[in-house]
This record gives sequence, structure tokens and C-alpha cells, in this order.
Amino acid sequence: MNITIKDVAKAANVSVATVSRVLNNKNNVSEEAVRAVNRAVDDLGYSPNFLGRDLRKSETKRILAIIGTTEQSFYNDVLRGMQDAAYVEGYDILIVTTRDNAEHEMHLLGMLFSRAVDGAVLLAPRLDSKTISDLSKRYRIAICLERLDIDDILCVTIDNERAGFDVTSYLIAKGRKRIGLITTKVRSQSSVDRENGYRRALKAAGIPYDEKLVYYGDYDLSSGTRGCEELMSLDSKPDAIFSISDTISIGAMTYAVQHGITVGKDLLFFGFDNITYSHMFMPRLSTVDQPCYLQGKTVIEKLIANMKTDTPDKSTYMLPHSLILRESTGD
Amino acid sequence: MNITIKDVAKAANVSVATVSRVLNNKNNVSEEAVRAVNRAVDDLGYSPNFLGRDLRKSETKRILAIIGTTEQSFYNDVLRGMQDAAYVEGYDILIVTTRDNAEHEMHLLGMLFSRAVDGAVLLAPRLDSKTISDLSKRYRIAICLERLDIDDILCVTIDNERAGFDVTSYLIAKGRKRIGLITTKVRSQSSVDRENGYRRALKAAGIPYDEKLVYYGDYDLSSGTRGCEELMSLDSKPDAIFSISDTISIGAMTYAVQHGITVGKDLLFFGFDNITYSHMFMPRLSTVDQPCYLQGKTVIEKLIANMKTDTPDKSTYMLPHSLILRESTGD
DNA sequence: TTGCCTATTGAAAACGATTAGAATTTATTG
DNA sequence: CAATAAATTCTAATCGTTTTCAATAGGCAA
Repeated sequence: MNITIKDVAKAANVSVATVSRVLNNKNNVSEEAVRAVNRAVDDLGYSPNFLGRDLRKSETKRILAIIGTTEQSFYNDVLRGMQDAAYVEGYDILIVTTRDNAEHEMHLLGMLFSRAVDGAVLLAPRLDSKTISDLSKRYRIAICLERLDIDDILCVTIDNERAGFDVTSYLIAKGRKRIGLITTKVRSQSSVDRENGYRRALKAAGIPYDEKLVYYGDYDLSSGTRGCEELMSLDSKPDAIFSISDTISIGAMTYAVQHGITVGKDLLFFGFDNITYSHMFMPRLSTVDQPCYLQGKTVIEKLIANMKTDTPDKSTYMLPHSLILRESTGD
Repeated sequence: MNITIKDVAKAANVSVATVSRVLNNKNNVSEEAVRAVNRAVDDLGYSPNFLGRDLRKSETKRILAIIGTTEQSFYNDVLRGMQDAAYVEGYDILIVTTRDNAEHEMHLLGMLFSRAVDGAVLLAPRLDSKTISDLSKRYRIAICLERLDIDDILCVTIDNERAGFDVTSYLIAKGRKRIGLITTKVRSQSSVDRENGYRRALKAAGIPYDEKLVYYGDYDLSSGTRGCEELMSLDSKPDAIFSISDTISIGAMTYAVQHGITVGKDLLFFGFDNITYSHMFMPRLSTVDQPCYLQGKTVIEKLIANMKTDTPDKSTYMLPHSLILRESTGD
């Protein structure tokens, strides 16, 4: 039914070994054989079955990128970086979504256990760090955009704690005393780290931490809106709001604008990620820029390097972030 | 080195055949054997090598979803629909991006030719329709969100021509006479269809087509901004602008707002896709809602059905769209 | 002609699973 | 208890490649 290497061999009047050699551009094969094989391949419309090849070679040249959902628009640059790095080494990146479900994440990692891919990058791990850490002993895994509290696994990220500290310190330097935080119920390490940075900055400035000023929501626009509404209904309202993502922050800012609050003066806003939308609307949103493309590129380079060695690199790499100051903080 | 089914067989003191039967939940195997095998599997931490299994079975239970970039936020719902439909049939969806490059699209389709996946869905084909049509004769391929001008391939989409007609007719009914169109240089079938609908509506209303009113740009926000700027610098300015995506339309509207144009009165805006951002900002954007989740779900159901038969369904399914009227059209 | 070296080639053994079909064990029946 | 049926189990073939190793052919020197 299907055309196999045997059919090509027969048509070209050579052995399957020779066909294989031609297909893989080995040098020890005569001009004549090359021609005959290529003709047969064309005539029959043959293309090699990767299942056979991969089984024999025990490698697939494919890497899994496990994300939560494709919604987070800044993944796009990360994935571009990953693809570019993979391309130069002859790998393909397969994207797969967990829909923020740990069980499904484990199911997808099954592709790794069962050798359907050579390695995996987790971009929004929901599994607990012990599990991931154990897996990383047997398989080629890396984390990107996040880190694990157990740090015996390859990680490429930014210093989120530091970024949270930087943002909060900046708002304090602007004379703000009651700084709200809109974060997520889901305790991703990056959210926790940003929150810790926020607390450290408060402490460093001698401002007492007030749990009422912290809102725990989801990752979407409307969650930001609800968060802002909640915080602004407090008896002593915040004078600045730091959100752990631009999407959330834009949702929050929308509430303020629609309720006549002067953004950038009465209330400052600071986001995170520097997505396209963050500078398209008035007032433009101050935010933290993280090197998405570079993180993606780096994690794949390191991961592929790890595949080639018995002594894998398990370091955590923190790439530099920067604050982008715009109208939402009165800049 | 790696643990194979043989190791499990040895540890459980049975043959590989029995191990395989236990692993695949066949009924003709004794309780005792099941226990022994399961224990051995746990002890050894074995998980089956899919390359071996897939080769033998000649199926992978994986379907490729080929998109342009993950940027387009409305893909998220489509992919969710695809995954849900795939899940009930035991398939996984692998997402892969062409970065809008036909050559790379062909490379990715290689996974189909080489049997690394069982089928593929094209969500933003860049290859010419002849090529795709030919491939669909040998492989299980479907199109989603788009269609081909050659219609001998499974397609799940909306009636984009009709939608373009509906939008334009609505604007005309609102008394508008000079209706601008912001579309894309890349001639995707959906863009072409929407543009054709636009023209048909003009003609039906006896309004002459004016090529100056059509701007060809990219898919992003800033392209909308540039498009609006260009159209508004015409001697006889448009009194309404239809953009082929919300992202573009929001970019366009941003230009208007920032230049003191009263949106919804001086200038009406109509978008396409009903993305989250479209109703988050004042003025809220009127747009076309297309059933993303349903299209994704449907295309996978039909594709999997096609995999089980020798007489595949090559129909084009057009699911219903609807107009969402908001402030940008004065509603 | 013979021998030796090199360049090609082919036969057959992997890779790790599934699955027919044969072989064995166990249960059932007269 | 023997004969038969049913339930398990095993051996070995198979999927489509790559790759080792042996075999062959051709060229060249002696």
C-alpha cells in the first residue's frame, strides 16, 4: 500500500542500504546509484517514514514547548526565539497546551517518556517542583519564563523578584505610599517572586504590608477590572497599582478611566511584559520589558547542548529586564 | 540502557506478548499476570516507546495544527475546540507555526508525509491551493478558518464573503456613502472573500467602488493606525471604516481617537473576530463574531471521521457568523 | 597473471513495540 | 479418567528504517 524504501530499492535496482545512504547524503556511494535512487524517489513520490527512522536512530529531532494557553500574546516572541535556535540545529518545535491543568501537563510529558520527542521546555509549569525536578533527572527538560524553587534544573528566565522590587521601589520613589498589587490566584513562581519583590521594596521603604491591598485574580483583562474595582472600594484607597501582567493592568486601567480617575496622577499603573497593546492606548502603560525572544533562543540552545552531553547544565540563567516608563506613571 | 518491554517481561517472568497485552488492557490475560506486569512496570519506571508502537500500528494518534503565528489571539478558542474534539477520540493536537512562510509550511507538512502525525489542519495556508489540493488526495488534510478556491478538500469556515457583505450593507444602511476598507497585503482567501463581499454590497447599493478607499497593510495594530491615517488624509475622507480584523480596527480607531475624531458619529468603525479587547475600550468596537470554538471542534471531528473511511468527506462547511453592534457604529 | 588496496555494494541485524498462530495450561464434560 | 473445550501464554514475524560487516568489483603494481 504505502511506498517504502524497499520499493525504491527495487525500482532503482539497488539494495535498501544504498537507498538509505543516498537519502542521508553519505559520500560512499557512486554517482550512478545516486541518480538511479533519486529518479526512483521522484517517480514513486516516496518520502521516508520517520517512525522507522526515529526508532532506529532513537531520536526524533523534535522538542516540545509546553505552554498554558496560546492566549498570552508575549509567548509569540518566546516561541520565535525557540524556533530560530532549533532551526539551526535541525530541530522542530512542537507547541502543546496544558490549559493550565497539571494532569494534562503530565499527559503531554508522556510524549517525552515515550520518546516521541527528544526534549521539552516548560513555559508555565503547573506540576509541583518536586515532580519536575525528578523528571529532569531522567529526561531532557528545561524551564523558560519561570523557575523552580528546587534549582537543579535548567532554567532561563528573568529575575522576577528583582523586577517586582524595582517596580515597587519606583512607585515609592514617586511618592506613593499605598501601593496595590493585582496578582493571580494561581501561584506560578513568577507571580510569587514578583509579589516577594513587592514586599521587599515596601519593607525597605518602611511601609507596612497591608494584605487588603493585594488582589488575587486570573490572567485576563476582566480580572484586572474587577481587581481595580475592589481595591478602589477600600476605605483607604491605593495611590498606585502594580499588576503582574499588562493584560491585567490594562483591564485595571480601563476601570479607572471609565470612573473618571486621572491615571498617572491620582492613580499610577504599572504592568508587566510590554505587550503591543500596552503602548497603543492613552494613557500608555508603564511596564517591565523582558527579553522574550532571547529567553526562547537561549533555552533551546542550552537544552540542545544538554542533549549532546552526559553532564547536563542545570543552571538558572536570569536575563536582564528593564522598566519602561510611560504616561500611566506620569512619565 | 533504556528500559524496554523486554526488561519488564524478564522482571515479571512472562513474555513480551503478555506485557504488551497488559499494557493495552486486553482481556485475555490472567489476574496474576496483570499484577506481576504492573509491579514490574512500577519497579522499573517503564513507559512504552511510542516509536516502536507507532511504527507497528502505523498510527500516531497525533494531529498537526498548522498556524501562522500564535499572535492572533482568537486562535486560542479554535485550538481549544480542536483539542476537546481530539481528546474524546484519544488524539493529541500538536501546534506548529509557519511564520507565514510557504516554504516552512511545506517543511512542516513533511511530518505528515513521513507519518510522524496522522493528519493536519491548516489554519492559515500560504501554499497555493493547487499544491494543497494535490496533497489532500494522498493525506488527511483539512482547512479551518479559511477555504480554498479549489473546493475538493475538507473545509470548516464561515461565509466570509457574506460577512463582508453584511458589514458593508449595515454601514450603508446607517447612511454611510464613503466606506473605507483596511485589509492585508497577504491575500488570504478570507481577506479576499471579505473584500469581495464589501464590493458586492457597494454595487448592490449603487455606490461606485473607489480603490483609494482600500488600504493594504499587515495584520497588526500599527498597520491599522497607518491605514486610518492614510484614509483620513484623502481629499474626500471616508465616513466609515471596515477592517478585516479587530486588531487592525483597534489600531485604526486609536488613530481616530487621538486625532479628535468622534468615533461612532463622524466616523464609524467595524472590525472582525470579536476578540476580548474589542469590547474593553471606549468606544467599544462593533465586530463580526465567528464561532471559533465550534469551527475548531468541527474540523477535528470531520477529520478524524475521514481517517476512518476510504471515502473521505471533502465538503466545505460554513458555520454561521453574526454582527455585534457596539458604540463604534453609534449603536 | 597474481595480489593487494580502495571504492561500492548488499545481506542481515538491530531499534521496540504489536499480534498472528502455535503451544501450553487449566477447566469442563461425559 | 480420558477427551475436549476454553483460557492463557509464548514464539516469531512484522512495521520501515539505519548501520555493521562481509563481499564484490575495479584499479594498479609487481
